[in-house]
Order: sequence, then structure tokens, then C-alpha cells
Amino acid sequence: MNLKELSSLLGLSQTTVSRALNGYPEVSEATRKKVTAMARAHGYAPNARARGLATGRTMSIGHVIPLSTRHEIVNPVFSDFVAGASEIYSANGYDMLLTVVPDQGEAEAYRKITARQTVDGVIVHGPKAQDGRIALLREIGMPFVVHGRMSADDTGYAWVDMNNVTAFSCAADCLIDLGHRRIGLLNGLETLDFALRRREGVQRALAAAGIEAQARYFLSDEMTEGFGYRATCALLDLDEPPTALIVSSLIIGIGVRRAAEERGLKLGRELSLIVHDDDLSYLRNGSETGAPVFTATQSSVRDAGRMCAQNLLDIIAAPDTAARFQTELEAKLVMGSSTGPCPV
Amino acid sequence: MNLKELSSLLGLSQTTVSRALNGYPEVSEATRKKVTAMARAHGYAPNARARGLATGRTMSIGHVIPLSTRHEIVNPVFSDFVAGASEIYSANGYDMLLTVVPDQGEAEAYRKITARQTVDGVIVHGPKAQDGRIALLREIGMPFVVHGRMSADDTGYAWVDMNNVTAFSCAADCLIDLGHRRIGLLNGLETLDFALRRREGVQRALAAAGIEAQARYFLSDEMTEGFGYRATCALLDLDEPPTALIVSSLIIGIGVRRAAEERGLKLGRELSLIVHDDDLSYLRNGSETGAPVFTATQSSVRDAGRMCAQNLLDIIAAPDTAARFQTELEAKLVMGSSTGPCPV
DNA sequence: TTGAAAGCGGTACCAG
DNA sequence: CTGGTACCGCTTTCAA
Repeated sequence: MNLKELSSLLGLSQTTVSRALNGYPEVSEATRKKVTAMARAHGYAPNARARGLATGRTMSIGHVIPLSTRHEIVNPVFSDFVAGASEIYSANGYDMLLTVVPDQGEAEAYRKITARQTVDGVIVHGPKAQDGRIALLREIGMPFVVHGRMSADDTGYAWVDMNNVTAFSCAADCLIDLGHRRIGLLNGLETLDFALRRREGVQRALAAAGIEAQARYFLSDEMTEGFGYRATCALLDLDEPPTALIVSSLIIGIGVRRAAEERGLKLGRELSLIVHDDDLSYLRNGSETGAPVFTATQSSVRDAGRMCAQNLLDIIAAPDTAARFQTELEAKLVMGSSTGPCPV
Repeated sequence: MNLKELSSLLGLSQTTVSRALNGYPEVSEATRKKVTAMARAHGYAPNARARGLATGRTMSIGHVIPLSTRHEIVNPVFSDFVAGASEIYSANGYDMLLTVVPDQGEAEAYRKITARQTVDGVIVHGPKAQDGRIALLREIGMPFVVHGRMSADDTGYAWVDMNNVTAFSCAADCLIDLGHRRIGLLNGLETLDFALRRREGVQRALAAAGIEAQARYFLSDEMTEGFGYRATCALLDLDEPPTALIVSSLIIGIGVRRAAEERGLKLGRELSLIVHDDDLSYLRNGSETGAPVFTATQSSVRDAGRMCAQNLLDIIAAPDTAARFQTELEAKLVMGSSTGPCPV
């Protein structure tokens, strides 16, 4: 069923039918009623491609995910982010176009997506400290919002990020106040901006306290359970092992727990822990924390997804406002956890 | 840059340029060279909507995800599946369109997606024992592949599933052979087909061994760490707790470990475990298993993603062959784990 | 081997 | 308030 058929069925012109369905004011209430009734009866929905061709808009948003051994998509954060973003998209009639590309082909993917006019805007995932994608998207004039930011230059474009530096610096401060001097960090891949900021936060706190940062206590890799396990083992094997760890994600923290358990170490007593918690659905259930969170910095990835999506839609509506959309979500240091009071 | 501009730049007709770029044979090698060179120089890529409108194909595949409190997307399995499917899509020039819809609006979402001609085919996620979507998609003639299957009727449509019944029945057999009589199951939501099949597998094995199945040992919920923890606590609190558990996912298993640990129970000695392992990237790293897998049934969700995608593309090319694409991926019982020999 | 022109299914301008 | 018509950018007959 297409517009032509529908309108001839009604004995009206395509113009009128189109107007009736799109809520234009100049159509009489009577005909609008007839038209919508008939449309529903025949399950008419306008052909998305044709409409897009005519209006110049696709009503879909692109998410380009680099596919590599160290890829974003294995990160379960991605699922929750998508869940949040989708809420906004579907409420506004947008779809989400996922393009998974080999790492080196990323720039070309953005160019192509733009040239083909397949999306109205783009979310940039996993920005690096200086990320070529931002300049590229700016250059080709594709509206975009970055989840995270590019520390080298965080002005003039839209981003939604958490306060990584402050949050992780607070975490370190907390441990320092408790008397810890040998503090480790199990971080995400430090090619990524967020991980660098987290590291910087920890280092600042140490420096401010006059503690020499020990590079061997700072480990960084993909945020998997396996990394948490191996890293903890390695650190505990040092002649002077750290007495406290700051951990970049719950899933890493689960690996830490496994390692500690194998050695009979009591977490929170023999090894103190502050874990960053992205509030991921598959770990949580209700308000319960299913991980060794004794003290946590908390933020919600799903909120970030919602916010990125909403800002992007606003930017698409008014492209010149992009530079104004810079949101820092606050992750706070939360003492204790649902599994008991803070034993750090 | 569009076709008209490009062709006038070359002093050729749109027809010729189009043919040159799309590899039609009737164009001379000389002009083809010139055309492709010029196209690359100006970063020309055909407008996807216009092309789709002309050809009737969108070159994109739909994934409709129900968004509810118990939604698929929180399941990290989804990420890995998408990673696998995307490999196939990008290798074939397809994009992936994610539509997240409220639960009750799902049928309408499929109808709309079809009416708007926004995708060439669809992957069905999380089928139930009898799932209305399958009849619906058949009726409206949209090519589709089901990840999983509908036990009520698994003929006449394409699916990729694992051998849930057999795998879980083997798992139970194994435990029975070791002398266990009180065997529990921590299962996914039993509104979903795969979970029902897993339960059926366990029950068959118990029945065959003349063991009365105890409903109170069979727990089912979303597959989160929290569920694993709570369920294990509840089971261990029974007056006659189970001596062995079969666990439907690694993430549940992690919760089991937490519960066991809190009570000082040695897994593999005081509580035996067989865990199904979907080989998810964020838990694994290389070949290491980051969970309490003492004996596992293994399958790869990523493989399933690849296979679904490939089959769907084949079906789109030859729609009448759909009924032939029924693939059962084998999950085997693997004794032991990388963390040591099987201690069950 | 090349080109003109008719769609594909809508939207939006301009007349009436 | 309604209708005719010219696009949107590409593919694809049909003629040359």
C-alpha cells in the first residue's frame, strides 16, 4: 500500500492525503478523520526511503563501532548505553544504525556514511586522548555527540562524559586518608581517553599527598574479568604489593575477587578496594550490587546514553548550537555498599 | 557530490557513470577507469535512499529488541551476537538497524518496519516457546532468521540454535553418574524458549535415572550475577540443599561463587557445578575462563551471530529456501577448565 | 558503447 | 481547504 493507492482509494489527491497524515493544519478535520481511518485500515506507513529522499532526513542515528581485538562492542557498557539511547530514539521516531568497521577503516566509514546520507547524526564511542574522528566529523559537517571527550581539546563540540579525573582523584584521596601508601590502579585501555583521565585523577591525588606514584602498581588493559584476575595476581606477587586497589569497572573487580579468594585474602581488610560502578544491568538487579564494591564511584551508562541521544537530536534540529552541549555527569564516591558498611 | 554533478564533471551521462560504478559489462574499460578515478577523487558515494528507492532494497537488516524491565538488551549475550553478525553484514555491504520497542508494541513494530520498507530482513531475538512473531513475519513476507527456535513448531522457517536439551541433559547425566541425587538448576527466564529446553534436558535426565525432580531446586530469572547469588543462598538455606548445580550462564555462575564463598563452601567439593558458557568476550581473555566453570557446556554466541546473519543474507537472495536453513550448533560437555582439572 | 527518459514513493511549492 | 506538479538521486528500460 503506497500513497498513490491510498489516495485513489479515498478519491483524494496524494497531496491532501500526505498533509492529512503529517498533521498539516490546512486540512479539514472531516477529511483527516477519513484519511487516518483508511490508512490504519490498510496498514499504510510511508516508505522511509522515499520520504527521506524528499525531506533530506533519514530519521536514523549512526553508531560506528570499531571492530578489533580490542573493540568497544565486547564491552558490556555498550549494551546499556544503547538501551538508554534507544529510549530517546524510539520516543522520537528515530532508528539506530549500527556500523561495525575494521579499525583502520573507521575514517572512511564516517565519510561513506555521510556521503550516502544514511544517517542524520552520529554518536562517537570510545574517544581517544586526541581523536581524529572529531575533526573529521566537524569537517564533513555531520552532527555528532561524543560519549566521553577528547582531552586534547574538549571545546567546540558536543560531549557527555563523567568527571573521571575528580572521581578517581577522590577515590585515591579516600584511600590515602585511610593510611594507604601503596595504591594500585586497574585501569581500562589507556589508549582511551577515559582511562587516561582516571589515571590522571589517581596520580594527582598521590602527588598532592606527596606519595611517589609507582608505575608498577598501574596496570591497564581491556576491562575483562580475566584482566582483573591476572593483574591482581601479578600485583600481589610483588615484593611490596599494594595495600589498596582502585578498579575501573565492576567486571574487573570480579576478577580481583577471584584472585583474592584464591589466596585467602579478605577484601576490605587485607586488600582495600574502590571500584568504579557503571551500574550495568546484568550485574545489578534492583539495587543490589553483585560485585566486590566496598566503596564505589558510581555513574550510570544508561543515563549517558539517554543524554547523548537527546542532545544529538537537539543538535540535529539546530546544528549551530552543538558547542553548547557539554555535559559532565557526576560520579560520586559512595561509602559502603548494599552488602554491608564500608570495610575499607 | 551526487551522480548528476559527477557525470557532468565527466562530460558523460548519469547512465554511463552509474553503469561504470556498478560494474556493468557494457561500459568501456577506458571510461570506467576515468569514472572510478573521478568518483574516488571527489569522494562520491551513491545516496543510499535514492538507490534503495530505485532498486527496492535497503541493504540493511533489522534487529528488533523488546525494551522491558526484562529485556534482551541488558543481556551481554546481545553484544557478542551483534559482533558476530556485524562481521557478516559489513563484509556484504549491509548495515544493521536496531529498533528498540516497548514490549506490547512489538508486533506493530514489525508491521511498520515492513510497511516502511526500512530493512530487507530481520533477526528475531529471544523467541518464546510459541512466539507470535514467527507467524507474523511469515504472514507479511519479511525474510527472517530466529536466533533460537520456537519449540512449539520449529519447521518451515530459518533458525540457528544450540542443542539445549541434549547439552543440559548430558550435564545432568554427568552429575548423576557422579552420585548426585539433589541437583538444582539456575536457569534463565522460562518465558524464553531456550530456558525451557534447558530445563527439559535436565528433567529428562533425572527421569531417566529414576530421580524425582524437585521443583524447589529449579530456579529461573534474568541471568544476572545478583540472581546467581540470591538463588544459591536460597538453595543452600533449604533443609536438604542440592549437592550440585547446573547453571545457565557464566554471569549467574559468578553470583554462585560469591554465595559459596561467603559461606566458606568449596566449589567442586562441597558444591558441584556445571556451567553453560557462551564464550563471552568480556569474561574471557584468550582461552582463560574467568568464572567457576568446573565442567562446562560450551557454545559461542558470536558464531551464532555470524551464522544467523549469513543465512539471512542467503535467504534474502533466495526467499523460497528459508525453510532449509535450520542449524543446530553443538554445545559440548567439556570436562575441567583452564583453572585446573575437573574437580566435580 | 552511450544517452534520454520513465519510474521508485514521497514532500512541498504554487495555484485555484 | 484541495489539487497539480516539480523535484529528491538513483536505476533501468529502450533507442540510438
